[in-house]
Amino acid sequence: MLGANLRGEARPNRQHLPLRECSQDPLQAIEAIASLSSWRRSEAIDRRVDPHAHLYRVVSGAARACALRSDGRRQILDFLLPSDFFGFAAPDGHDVTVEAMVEDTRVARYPRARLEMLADFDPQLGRRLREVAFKAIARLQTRMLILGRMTALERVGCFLVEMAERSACSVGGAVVLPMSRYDIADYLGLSAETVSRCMTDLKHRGAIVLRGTRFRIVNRRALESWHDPGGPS
Amino acid sequence: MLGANLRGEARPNRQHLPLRECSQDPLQAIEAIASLSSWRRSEAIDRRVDPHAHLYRVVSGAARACALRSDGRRQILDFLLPSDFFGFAAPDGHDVTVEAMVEDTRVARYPRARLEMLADFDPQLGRRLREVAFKAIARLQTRMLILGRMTALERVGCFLVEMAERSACSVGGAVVLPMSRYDIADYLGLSAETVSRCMTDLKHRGAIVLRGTRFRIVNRRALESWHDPGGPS
DNA sequence: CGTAGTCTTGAGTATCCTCAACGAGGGTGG
DNA sequence: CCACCCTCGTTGAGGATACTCAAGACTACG
Repeated sequence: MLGANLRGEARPNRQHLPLRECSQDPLQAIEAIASLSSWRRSEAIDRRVDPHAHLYRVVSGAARACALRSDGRRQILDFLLPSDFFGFAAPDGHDVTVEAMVEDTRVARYPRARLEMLADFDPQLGRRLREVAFKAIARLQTRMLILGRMTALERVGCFLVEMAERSACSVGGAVVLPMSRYDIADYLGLSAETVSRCMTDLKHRGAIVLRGTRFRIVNRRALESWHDPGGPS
Repeated sequence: MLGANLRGEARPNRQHLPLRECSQDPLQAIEAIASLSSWRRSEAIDRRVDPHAHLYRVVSGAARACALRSDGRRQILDFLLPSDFFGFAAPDGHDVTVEAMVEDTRVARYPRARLEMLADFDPQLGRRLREVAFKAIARLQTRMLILGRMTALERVGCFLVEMAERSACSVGGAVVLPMSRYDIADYLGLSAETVSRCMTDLKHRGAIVLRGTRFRIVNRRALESWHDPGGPS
């Protein structure tokens, strides 16, 4: 299970292009079999998400995909924002729980079997589903670079850049983080205290402006290569 | 880009089931458009793999998918063994290089465009390609758990279990590691020295037998939960 | 038999974690 | 309206894990 961000892909405006159906995104065909549901903050969406039964998509709000271990350690596999898909697959031998992070998070549920049937008759839809999965793979690989070979400061910097890009509110640039420091910590493989320290550190360096749950990127180069003020070599 | 292991999936034996084509794995249809190539140890396969041009599959030998950074840090995204696919996607903003790890590693190359065309006319093939991608996602998520929230000893233990399962030589159980300690280190997000220390540690604990590049798992429970000799709680 | 690359082991250190205390909101109830 | 509680965020001190640097041992190969 894992999110695939679709923001930024060309999606024709339905109102202005009603004439030719083939110009629409084939993915819209799946809305016919969608069932919508709404969830409260901290609520588990469909308990343990079964990757064989449904594919999911966030409509509004935000969610986190968590893998919990018996000793209490938690890894957040992905943060899910509006238009992100999830429920493709689950790591072998581990349950994944998806929890809403904000009140009234709305989620669309697509039955797997019917989805595959639709794809059987619409090759374009089949292609789009593969594209979504491939994008998910690319994102996961980026995460692997972060978790494997980055310092705490770099991880937090990358995270802020990622959130700024995924949050559509590009104008002006004040981004709201819908998740707690603990969530960020479990996303980046750090402790919450370290996340907090890195945030204030980046603030003191003049890379970001931070006030509570809101932040704004001031100096993006300082975020991505903190150790070299002159920029990446 | 990333490997998806297909071992363990039901694949009918062609020699004994020649009658009904529908009983064969639809994936075999792609062999018609495959081009084979052979690579020497440490050679880069197709230089920088372009995920738009081809999909790849390891036929024999072994390879590593590396993401290199300008400051020298390296992350191995995946080890690729026979029957593994790779080249689905590449992490945003990073080049991925796939290098053969053993002499005469043979790789099949499938042109993307023709692959998608085949899938357009064979929905079963389209499904199978999605399945392969989903399996890749599941594997990547497992890796994320390892990189994010495991100690060095746990990482090495998980790695050995993974390699033992992926290497088909199940009988007796002596498994050959085709990669160096440095490769393992960059796969697990550790230093080569730490990998070495954990290996000898596991040997001293009686979890494995280790001689050079060969190892055998003696006590699997000790590998997966090293801190509790009585087994997982 | 020598060389080059890999593997192992040791010593010292840096990064990050743990434990702990304190402060800032936000909701609830008196 | 204010006190209270609870969660979350920040900051500090100390400690553990894993890294770096360095040297020596083993293996493969010429």
